[in-house]
Amino acid sequence: MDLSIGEVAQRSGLSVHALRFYEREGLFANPVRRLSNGRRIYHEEDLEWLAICTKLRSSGMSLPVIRQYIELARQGTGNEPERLALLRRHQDHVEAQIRELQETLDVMRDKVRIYEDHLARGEADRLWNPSHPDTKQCSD
Amino acid sequence: MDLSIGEVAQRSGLSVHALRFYEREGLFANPVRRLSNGRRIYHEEDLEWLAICTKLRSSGMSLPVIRQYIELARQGTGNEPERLALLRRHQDHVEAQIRELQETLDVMRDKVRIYEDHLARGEADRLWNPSHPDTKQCSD
DNA sequence: CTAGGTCCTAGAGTCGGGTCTAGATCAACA
DNA sequence: TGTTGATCTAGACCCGACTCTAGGACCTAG
Repeated sequence: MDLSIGEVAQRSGLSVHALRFYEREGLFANPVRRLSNGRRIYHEEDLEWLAICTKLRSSGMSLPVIRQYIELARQGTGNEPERLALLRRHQDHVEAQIRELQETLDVMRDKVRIYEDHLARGEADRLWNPSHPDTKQCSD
Repeated sequence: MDLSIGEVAQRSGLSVHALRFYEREGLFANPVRRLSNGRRIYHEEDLEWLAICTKLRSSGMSLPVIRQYIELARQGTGNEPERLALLRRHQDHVEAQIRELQETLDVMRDKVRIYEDHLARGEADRLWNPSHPDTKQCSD
């Protein structure tokens, strides 16, 4: 049931380097144990945590904030309201990102549609061109 | 109708430094003109482009790709299919980001709900704690 | 016994996207 | 007239998050 750093790298999608780096940065929920020869050993639960951790990262939680979260968890009982607040803040943040991306997407769809229309009608040459100030940017 | 770099900075939300940097990087749709004394002058359409540009950036389009896009537009007629392809690729990318964030959000909502429940019941001390291997990580 | 593969540490390097500094110019106001 | 404030350039610096290197240890297979 013990996993080497290489196996964890493969299964988590993180590089061996990144795993060591995360450890230095205090991003592991439980301290990484070692074999007598100094090699790291991991377990399934480390993979579970890394999966969560990766989600937090890719949704924009910085390494310091992740560290703060696991430090709270490590301290044990008593700080649950802080952990909850931290999670809620990130949740808000993720929701805001989604709204912003959705907005961008609307703009993009408009642009794509305009291009498609004009190309379909062979009017491509009437699209916006920076060197023709009379064309409108809204169809660039 | 002419705008100084300071005004553009204020209205676009970008710093004057960033505006000069973007110019060096070739990210302006039309080349930035100068007053006889060397100062840059901008116009409303630059602000419009910057608004789009900022959306592209914040949705993850890299500066090189933005440059590629405006270079295509600058070349004028003939490459509309490429521009369209570039936009579509980014659109796909944005859609993927939204899906991923949505997934993260689902996980976060679960976690938040679990914390709320447990706190409400005063069972906070039974939540996952890395030093108690018998607690489950799914409620960390 | 040795060659290959995995692992270790400390620390340097990279990359994207800015941000800041130094030293100069210029316009407007008191 | 002289100070303030905005601007200019070239280039140095910063930050986050890795990524890689050098130099060494250890294990297993041939």
